[in-house]
Amino acid sequence: MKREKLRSERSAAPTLEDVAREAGLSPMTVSRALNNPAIVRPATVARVMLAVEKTGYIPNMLAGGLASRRSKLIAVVVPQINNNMFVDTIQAISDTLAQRGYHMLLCVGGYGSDSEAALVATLLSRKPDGIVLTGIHHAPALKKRLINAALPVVEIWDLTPTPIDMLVGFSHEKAGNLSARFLLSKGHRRFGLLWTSDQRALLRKQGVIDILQQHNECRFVEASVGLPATMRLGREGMQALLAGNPELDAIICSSDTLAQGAILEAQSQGIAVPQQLAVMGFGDLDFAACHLPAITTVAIDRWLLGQEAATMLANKIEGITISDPVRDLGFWLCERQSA
Amino acid sequence: MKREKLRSERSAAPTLEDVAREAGLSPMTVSRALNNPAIVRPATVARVMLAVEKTGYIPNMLAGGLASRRSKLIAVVVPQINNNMFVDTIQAISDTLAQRGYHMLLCVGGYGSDSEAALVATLLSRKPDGIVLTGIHHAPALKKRLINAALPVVEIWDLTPTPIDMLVGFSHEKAGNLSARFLLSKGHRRFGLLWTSDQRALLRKQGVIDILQQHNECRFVEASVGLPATMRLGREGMQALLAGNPELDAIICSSDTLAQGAILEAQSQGIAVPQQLAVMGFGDLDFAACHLPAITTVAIDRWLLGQEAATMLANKIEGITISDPVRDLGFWLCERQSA
DNA sequence: TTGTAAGCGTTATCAC
DNA sequence: GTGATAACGCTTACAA
Repeated sequence: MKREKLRSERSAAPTLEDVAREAGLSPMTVSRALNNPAIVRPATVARVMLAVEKTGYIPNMLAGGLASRRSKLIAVVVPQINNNMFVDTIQAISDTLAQRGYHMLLCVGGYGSDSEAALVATLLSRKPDGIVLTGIHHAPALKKRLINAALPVVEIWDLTPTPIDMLVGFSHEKAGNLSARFLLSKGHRRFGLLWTSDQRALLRKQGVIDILQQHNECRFVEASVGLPATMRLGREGMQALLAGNPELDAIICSSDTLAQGAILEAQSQGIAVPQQLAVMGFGDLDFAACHLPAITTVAIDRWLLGQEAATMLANKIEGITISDPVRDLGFWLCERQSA
Repeated sequence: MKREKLRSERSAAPTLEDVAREAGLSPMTVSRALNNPAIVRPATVARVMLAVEKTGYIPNMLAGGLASRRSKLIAVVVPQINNNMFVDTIQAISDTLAQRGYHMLLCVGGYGSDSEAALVATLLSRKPDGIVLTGIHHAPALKKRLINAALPVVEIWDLTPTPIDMLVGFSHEKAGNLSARFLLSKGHRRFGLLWTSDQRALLRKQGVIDILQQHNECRFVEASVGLPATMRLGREGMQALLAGNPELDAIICSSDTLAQGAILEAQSQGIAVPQQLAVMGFGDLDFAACHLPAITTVAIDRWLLGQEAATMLANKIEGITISDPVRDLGFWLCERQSA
């Protein structure tokens, strides 16, 4: 009686109880029919569906999540989204998650690990069923909190034998090694490194430098640009590199975006790529293959990365055994025209 | 007694009650100290903070949202995110929302309005405090549902005098008009339209065509490419256009990405841009200004769009008066080198 | 197969 | 300024 009064007073989002009344069943049966129809008599399910239709019922997952301790929510933390590198991965996560009945809470956290910790704390208050973190460097307090909460975690875009929980990524150092070896094998010896300063990019740079330093006749200079890496920054950085170092014969960039800018800057200065100067990128972004000259780069499967991350998470949440909690997706060289 | 047993049995996410016990206060006082410290004695607030620290308490917003009917959650529906056009807007929304204490539930819905309706239905079950929808064309059932739920809605990236609730965007037709007028004023008469097929792009195309058809001496041909628009598609589409139509003197593209592809294809065929062929894009994506030649395009403030959308939504939710529920952000021509 | 009772962790509301 | 009580809308656990 009292409840019915309340219901009509509010503008009425119908509840399970309304549906139950409409169907002449108990709320619990309606709940079952909706969440686990297999254990309800088909005729009853049909009656429920009819009542749902009639009332325009939409479940309240705040209530459902509170009661069941399963929110069907996955938190995703990335440093940036206006960065072609991450976007495909995010979309893959979103797609895969949607297929499995989860929603994605997306947080753009920047590159600071302090801010990340604060951010994740607010995210945890949503009681997500799992969380995706970019990179493997996180504030110790954050790690502890996650482990404490026994929350399924996937770290992405990086590699370590000791993830918080699960991981899917690749070795940035080795990707850097590959780029350096490739250019060395092509006979280049005077390198310019055009680089942004995010953690993973710096790992790749280290990978490059490690190889270059093994060659005595080999020299390199660096130019660093800010975040996010844009084509403009690529041009500017290239300008800086070329200004003081006319002897350069190869440029390695931390991303294809920078490489594109570098190539354009070279062209605008009348320097032929790759004849006079080789330029190499990273990421195999969609424009790399059809640029002029096509950009030689190192590719990774960004989409698969997101798909795997989401799948691992959903599996773990649902108690499906995960064959290997650390997935190394690797990378491969795309030799094209620019180097 | 019974409760305390339960608490220790589980792996213990501490609750308000645990904090209250620690602080020697009632849960209600702790809740107040956390959500509205102004009405609690400062000394009490301090005690609460200490207890929060000690217990490692993280609020449960599922419970909070259920009780208060405010989820502090905003649902955002976009057709794509691996599309440079939307990404800045999404990041702006995310940033602005975060500053105001909201989280973003991001859903990638594709371009179908049926799937959008289904998707929004699942989103509504999260009881978001507001929702951002891309475009103004939505399934009637969806519109009804939203109006029924009395949910604050912002439609973005489009313009109409009759939004569901609020809107921030610009007129695609008029943007199309502008492009066409500009190229006509430059003396071009033989146009190629290189276009994707999403709704908003088609509006811009119509805007172009409307102007072109007012000129008797003016002719145009079209090439359409799929979604998402990539540089590769730009090159392919351009190839198709050039193949059958050597007389073209200007190409208008539905986006800068396509324009970039078009320019490259022209260059690779030895056609000088803009001397032999003018190419114009749309969006003023970050590479447009520093491309070679720099791409002439129509710019809109994608970041502001997101910021405004988020701000309007947060204001409406918090009862702050909104001066104008329909914000036309306009657009402007960026005359550069390619046309 | 269906129903009943008791929470889930918070906040609104009304006392004190 | 602080506390007790009753929701919020759903699901778990158990009974029928």
